[in-house]
Amino acid sequence: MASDQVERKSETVERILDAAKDVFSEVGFAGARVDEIARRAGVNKAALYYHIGDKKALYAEVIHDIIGTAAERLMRMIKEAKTPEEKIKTYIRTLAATVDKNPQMPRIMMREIASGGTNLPEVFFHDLFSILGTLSGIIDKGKEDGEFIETIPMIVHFMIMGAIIIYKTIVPVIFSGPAIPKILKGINKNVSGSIAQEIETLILRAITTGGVQ
Amino acid sequence: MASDQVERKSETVERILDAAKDVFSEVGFAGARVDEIARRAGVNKAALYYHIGDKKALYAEVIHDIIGTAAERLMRMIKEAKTPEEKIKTYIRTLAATVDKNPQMPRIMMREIASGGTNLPEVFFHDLFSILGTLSGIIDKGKEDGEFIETIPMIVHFMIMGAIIIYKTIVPVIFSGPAIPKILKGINKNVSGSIAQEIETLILRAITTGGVQ
Amino acid sequence: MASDQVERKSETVERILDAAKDVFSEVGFAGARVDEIARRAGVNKAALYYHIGDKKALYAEVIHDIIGTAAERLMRMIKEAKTPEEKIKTYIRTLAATVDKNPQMPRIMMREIASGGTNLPEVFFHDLFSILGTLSGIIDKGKEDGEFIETIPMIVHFMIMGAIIIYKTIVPVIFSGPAIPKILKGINKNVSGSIAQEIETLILRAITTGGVQ
Amino acid sequence: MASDQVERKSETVERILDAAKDVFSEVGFAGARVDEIARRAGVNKAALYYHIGDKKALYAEVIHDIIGTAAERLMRMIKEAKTPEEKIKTYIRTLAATVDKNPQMPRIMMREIASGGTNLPEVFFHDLFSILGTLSGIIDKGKEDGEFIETIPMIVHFMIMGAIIIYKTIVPVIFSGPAIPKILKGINKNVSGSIAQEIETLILRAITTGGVQ
DNA sequence: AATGAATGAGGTTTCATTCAT
DNA sequence: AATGAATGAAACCTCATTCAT
Repeated sequence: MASDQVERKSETVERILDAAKDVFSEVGFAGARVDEIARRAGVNKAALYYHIGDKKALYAEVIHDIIGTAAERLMRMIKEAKTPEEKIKTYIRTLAATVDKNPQMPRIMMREIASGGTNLPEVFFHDLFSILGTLSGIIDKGKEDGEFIETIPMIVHFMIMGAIIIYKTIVPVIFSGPAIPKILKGINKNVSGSIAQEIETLILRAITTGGVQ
Repeated sequence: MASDQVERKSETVERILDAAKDVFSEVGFAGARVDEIARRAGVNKAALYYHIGDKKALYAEVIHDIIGTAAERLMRMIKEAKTPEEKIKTYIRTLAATVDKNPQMPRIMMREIASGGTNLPEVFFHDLFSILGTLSGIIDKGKEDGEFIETIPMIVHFMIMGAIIIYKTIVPVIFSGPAIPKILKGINKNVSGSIAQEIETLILRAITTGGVQ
Repeated sequence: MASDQVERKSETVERILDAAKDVFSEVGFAGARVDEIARRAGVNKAALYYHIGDKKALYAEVIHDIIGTAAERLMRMIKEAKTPEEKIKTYIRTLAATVDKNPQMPRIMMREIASGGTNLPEVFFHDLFSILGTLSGIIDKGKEDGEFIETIPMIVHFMIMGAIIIYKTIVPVIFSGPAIPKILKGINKNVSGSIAQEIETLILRAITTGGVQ
Repeated sequence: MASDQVERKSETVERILDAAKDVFSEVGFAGARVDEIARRAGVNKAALYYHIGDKKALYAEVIHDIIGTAAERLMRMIKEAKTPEEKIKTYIRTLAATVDKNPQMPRIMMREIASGGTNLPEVFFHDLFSILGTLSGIIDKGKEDGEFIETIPMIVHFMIMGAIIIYKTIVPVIFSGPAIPKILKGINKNVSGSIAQEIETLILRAITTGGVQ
């Protein structure tokens, strides 16, 4: 729809936020230099303060941009899927795709989690609980249908999120690291591709009934 | 025993390192203040420089302390286990226990990974590859025995590590956060306890052959 | 009448000057923010520069507005009074009335004097000397007539001005302050009223020769 | 007594406070530059923050130093005087002497009054009320004895304080100003000398009942 | 081995002013 | 005549590090 983006952000603000996303994801909040963000955005430092505010406000904006849209999108997509199995797959695929589209997201989130989420907005926790709730519902439904086993949804969620986020952040590190060993063969850098599929397989195997165990 | 520490660190150095571990894990390298570390260690800032050196040296020391012991121990434990399944279980249990014993470890590692691992010592990558290699070996062996399916060891590793690390760091945040929802019922704060067991179950279900899929 | 203003200032300029008077009197030149003045005037900052010029020019305009009219009016009124005693009374009453009509004046003047009068225009000194000269003349005349004692006119002037200015600025502070003590009974906030009369009485008693009053 | 100064300030702190007194009195709080204060004190800017704190804390310290001692001393001296007349004289003389000893005091106080006393510590108002109370008592006592007339102590206080403070700040301005007129003959720059005496004479004449003087 | 004090370099933020429209 | 946006210069403050004792 045309009214998708109600308030169009000015191009300058857009550039500032993009630069900020990059810098914050690279070095974290404390390590980020306002100078550097302004330089990359191609604006004067004062313009940054004029448009957005201080460093904290800028960070909040970045977090909001990255987390807000992602979680919302995730919820929407899950709702559209029909069967529990389909929902789980959608969940993993959407998360992976979101990360692919927002490459700064996993780093920022890892640091945020490490910091105890001090800077995470309420909305993040709200969304996290929504997702956990939804996931819980999916698994419960699957269990009723005799499809899924009894498990702790939070752990499942962290396995998925952890695998995606860590994979996404650690692979570039490994590839730029010292000696790249042979174990790393057959790795596709695109998470939403084969990796998401692999995670899907593993998670579904883990929670689906049938067979032994 | 206490006397198996070859090089006895002075009590002052010990206090400094402990404080540094705490502070670095809480706020990261860039966010850490030398003043604060000295204050928590109960020593004068100059003493800190006298004993250890500058901030970077202090951080290197902390990283070394935290990483060094962990990976080595992990390897040792895995070797002692007999069957592939036993090895996987040991792997998960030992990792969880290590995190429990070094609560600052996951936070520091998350941030390090997010930062591109610039400050991670060679040994970290060496250990990571060792673990991945070992894990790969375990899975290969299991596959030969018809016990495990074909999979990507790195993904399995990240699922395990991700679940443990994120769980360990995020649970305190959630519990101190705003509204604690009902989804979080039946959660035991001790990772090495029930959580490790749940992860064991899930991972083994995921990679073990038999049944459908 | 309104039409005796020779050069009609545009309403915008008027609003800017009014806002500037308020802000400068509240926080002084260095403490004033051009942003704040523009905001209070309800105009864009650039418009302020367009109409008046930079901060210094704005301040000069304010000073001119406040000082210019006051001293002139004071001189005019004194000349109309007949006897020395009458002149002194007129002097005090007019000064008090002027302050009442220009409540920002005493604050701005106090700060200017404290700053060494760097920003005070020539005309201020000219007027001050005129007033001191006139006062001196009044007292000399009164002395010749045997009515007044020999004294230092400047001190008399400062006693009058000091009492009025300090009273006018400090009373609002005291009344908005913490504990308002009983000493402040019977105080009328309007300087030109009872206070001016009390000062008249005291000053005339101080400089009048002989008997009672 | 030896215990007069319990806590001896370090020489560095002393130098910083002295420089701050000068700068703040010259250009006010908003106009003062921390750089300049540090430069004049001959210390590094960081040392200033190390020893005292931020600009506001520094200003508070200066105010405390200047106001705190003055009012206390004033009260002490008045108590020692015997007759009401003697007390009034002491009051004026002590105030003048204090200003002579703290040449930055009048400027700082003028600006503070002009600012509505926002930065003045509680103690200032407490002291002001004490003084007004004492003055009130003196005048009441004098009135009972038939010596003084009925009057408003606050006005008397402001006449005295105003004359001294304005005189002290304005005289240097005038002398450095453009044309020094003949009216300013016979002026002694030392307030505590002839000027205090002149004020004494005038004030006593103003409030004393009956005959000549 | 330990400390209070000092410092230079650099970080964040503010502010008067101007530009393009 | 008026405005939103942009900017350079400078202000305040912090921090890792070192020095003298």
